[in-house]
Formats: sequence, C-alpha cells, structure tokens
Amino acid sequence: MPELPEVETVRMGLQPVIEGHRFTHVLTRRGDLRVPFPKNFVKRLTGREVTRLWRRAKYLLADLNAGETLIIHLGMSGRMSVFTEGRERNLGRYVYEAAPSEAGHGKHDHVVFETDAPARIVFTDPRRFGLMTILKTGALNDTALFKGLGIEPLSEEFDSAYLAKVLSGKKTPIKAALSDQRVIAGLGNIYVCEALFRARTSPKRLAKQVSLKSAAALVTTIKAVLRDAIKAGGSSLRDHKRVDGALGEFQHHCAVYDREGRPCPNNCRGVVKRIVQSGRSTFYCPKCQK
DNA sequence: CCATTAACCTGACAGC
DNA sequence: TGCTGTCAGGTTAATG
Repeated sequence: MPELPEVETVRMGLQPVIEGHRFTHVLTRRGDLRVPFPKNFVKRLTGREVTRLWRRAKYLLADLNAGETLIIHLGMSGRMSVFTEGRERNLGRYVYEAAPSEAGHGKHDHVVFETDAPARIVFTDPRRFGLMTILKTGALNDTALFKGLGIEPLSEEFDSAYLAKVLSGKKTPIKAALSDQRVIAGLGNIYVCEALFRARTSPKRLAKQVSLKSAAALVTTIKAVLRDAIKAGGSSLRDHKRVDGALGEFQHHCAVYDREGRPCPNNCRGVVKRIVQSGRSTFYCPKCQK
C-alpha cells in the first residue's frame, strides 16, 4: 500500500506525539506480523524516549535513547492512528481525536503504543505484510533490511548521472528497474506509473534503452511527483489514511494510475491502457509514452 | 549473478 | 444472500 509519500505522511503525523516523548506502554496483540516481533520487543521500548523519527525508503525509524532503533514497515495495508488522551488536541498541522476506550481493540489492531505526549498510537494491518523490529542504531546499514537499499529519490545525490548509470546495464523494462528498491528506494507502483507518464517514457522500454535525456526527465518527474504526493497527503486508494483518519488526496491528481480506459490527460486522444509487468498492473498512455 | 513468478494474508468488489 | 474469481500502495524465497 504505502509508498514513500504515504510513509512520509504518516511520519509527519506521528512526529509531534513521538519525537521527544517516551513510550509509557506498549502492547502487541500477536506474536508476529510478516516476521516475528524481536525478543523483548515491549521491554526494549517501554520507558524509552524517541530522539528522532525519520524515514528510509518505505521504513519508519524511531531512534531510542538506548542505542537502538524501532523499525516499522506498513506493508500493503498497514496504518497508524493517533488518539490523544482526554481531549482533542492540535499539535502541528494535525488535529488528533481523543481516544475512545475501544481505540486499539479492532480486529486487526496488532500493536498499541502509548506515549507521554500523551497519545495512543494504534497500528492496524489487515493483511499483516507489515513488519516491526528493533536494531542497533549504529549498525543499521549492515543489516539485511537496509544493506541493499538504493538511493533516496528526494536526495541531492539522485540526479541524471546516477540514474543513467544504474539503468545502463539493465535489460529489464524501465518500470521494473524503477520499482526495484535496490535501485531507487521508496518508489512503488503508483508513483513509477505517474513518473513514467510525466516523462513520456513507455514502461515497456528496456532500462538500458532509456536515453540520457529521458533519464534526466525521469529524475525531474520522480522528484516532482513525490513532492506533489507528499503535499497532497499521499494517495488513498483503499487503505491509506493520515494518522488523524483524513484521506490523502493525490489519487485525484493521478494521470494514469487506476484510470484504465480513460482519455490521456495530455489530450493526445490516446486512451490509458492497463498491462501486467512483473505480476503488477502498469497504467500508461501508449500514444504519448515512447 | 540476474530476472521473473509465486507466496505471504485479508477484504472489497464484480459477476453469476 | 452467497458463492467464485480477481485484484490491491510490498517484499522475498524459490525458480529458471
């Protein structure tokens, strides 16, 4: 479900009630998500202060004042809800609801955190493709989760020279290359489709056949589409919501994603087509994406 | 080594 | 109402 903009939206919503605050209570309702919770998960969090809440690729990372970092991945259907205890509060740009007593008791509410903000944070994940673990802060880049991750697409280092270089040897379609977390970390199905559309590049074109000019255009469109999506609070096609329950708005700005059969917004008189690549839907305009 | 596919799991929706 | 089949913002083990 969540790609970089959705995870970033969740991060910004959690920040005021997590960063600089302590976990007063932590509760897990089952032994695992996609993988088991690590040993002493609750114990290693309880009483700890989060010094920094940040993001790498589609992972949320909460650095603890104990040399460890809580890692959260939302998988396809994972969601975070924030309730402030007692009354409605306005912290930052979000208005958080007071926690009804049943908050955190839903069928798919698997983890409940309470912080001294005070706030109750509920992790809900029907499909359980999400993941939570705890790793040593100083050694994150040596772990299996982070070792192979590619560049952050919103970083300065992500430029046309980088993209051209990583695409040059690949005979896989550009759609698959851009979706590969080892190449660029954080893009997923929606934003790859949208960036390719904006760059007028066919998703079927082989990565090594992407011209230098197209690679430069892709860098620009990838950054732009991610920034636009973050500004819109992400895309709410089914599961994604902000931590206060509000929906993201970017799906209304999508040119091609989930728009099979509709006219191409470039007014080229083409029609948006859906194909399957690497087992996932790709949406594009066959007329203006070459 | 590289690239594609199947599997993980539940819910929503379309069609009969 | 209820069945069946399909699909979903991701990752990864197995397979070719």
